[in-house]
Amino acid sequence: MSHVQSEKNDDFDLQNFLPFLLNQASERASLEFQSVYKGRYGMLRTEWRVLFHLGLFGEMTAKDIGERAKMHKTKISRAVAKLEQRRYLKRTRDEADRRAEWLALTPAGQTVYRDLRNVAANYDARLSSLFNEEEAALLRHMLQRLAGLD
Amino acid sequence: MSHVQSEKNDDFDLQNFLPFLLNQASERASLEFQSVYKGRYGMLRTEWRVLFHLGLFGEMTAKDIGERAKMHKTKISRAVAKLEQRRYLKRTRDEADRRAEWLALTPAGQTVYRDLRNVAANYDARLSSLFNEEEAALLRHMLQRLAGLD
DNA sequence: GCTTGTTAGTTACAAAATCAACTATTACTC
DNA sequence: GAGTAATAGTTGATTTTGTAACTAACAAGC
Repeated sequence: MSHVQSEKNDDFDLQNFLPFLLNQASERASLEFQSVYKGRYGMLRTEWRVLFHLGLFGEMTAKDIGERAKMHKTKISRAVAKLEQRRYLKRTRDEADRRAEWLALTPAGQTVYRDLRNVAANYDARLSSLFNEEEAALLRHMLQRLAGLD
Repeated sequence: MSHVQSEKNDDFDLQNFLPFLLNQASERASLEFQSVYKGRYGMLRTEWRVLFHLGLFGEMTAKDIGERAKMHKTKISRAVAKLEQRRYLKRTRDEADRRAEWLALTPAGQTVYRDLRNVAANYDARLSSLFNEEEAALLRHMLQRLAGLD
């Protein structure tokens, strides 16, 4: 095991740099949950996100999902194709505006969604339990501000 | 937040799901900062991370960096090659264990590091200013716990 | 109507991340 | 000390993402 030089060259503290901290926390949180949707259903993060949005909000267009999840349209296009291919969702052309299509989960997709939603809720509760109620609420609030969601 | 389960469009709240929130906040924070090291020096996130670790901690091996930054060794290997090619770092074989090599910034690399460190510090201050001192400290503390860094 | 501009979504190609296999060296075991 | 396992780091193949160009449909101005 090699030895890390411990004298600091300056006073900048990487362990407290917010983008770094956010990234580390985010990676860790995503990774653990990822193993569930990947292991159980062979899904990627993009596919899980699309599935969740449809499960939560019902019918949406790809554009709607992109705006909500801040995902690029090519990612969504590919995720939708994959989910359709696995018969988790169906597309319906919008007859009023034939460029757009409405996406909705099939019964099979809804089953998968409900399963993952439960895992997600439990996982979220586990993460939250690292803090007391007040702290957890404040954390969510601060993250929403940082994310520009408030 | 409601605790009542309903069947259709249920009460699971994606906007409050921690992995999602962490991801959104992290992406936003990284993206803005990325434009600096990418625009100014054409660096990738992996390269910036390696540079920062070396700037902060002085000489390290690739393995050390991997453990600190939780980056996979292939990412590091490629980032190191790129930084070396740009003459931002030099490698020195460890004569006691000839498998390992010590990495250190060149003067040119240190100049780049100092520039980016200043930008980073300013950016961090700007993010932190969204909250009061107490909140910001708590946020960092909570993120460290979530990241498993404490 | 026709031209021009915009939007929803897809596709092709390039860049990057991931995973597995590889080399070289050191450590362990008998 | 020979043989096997483990470790530092690299390389190549595959998968995923990002960027730009594309198709098809609508919209607005004239």
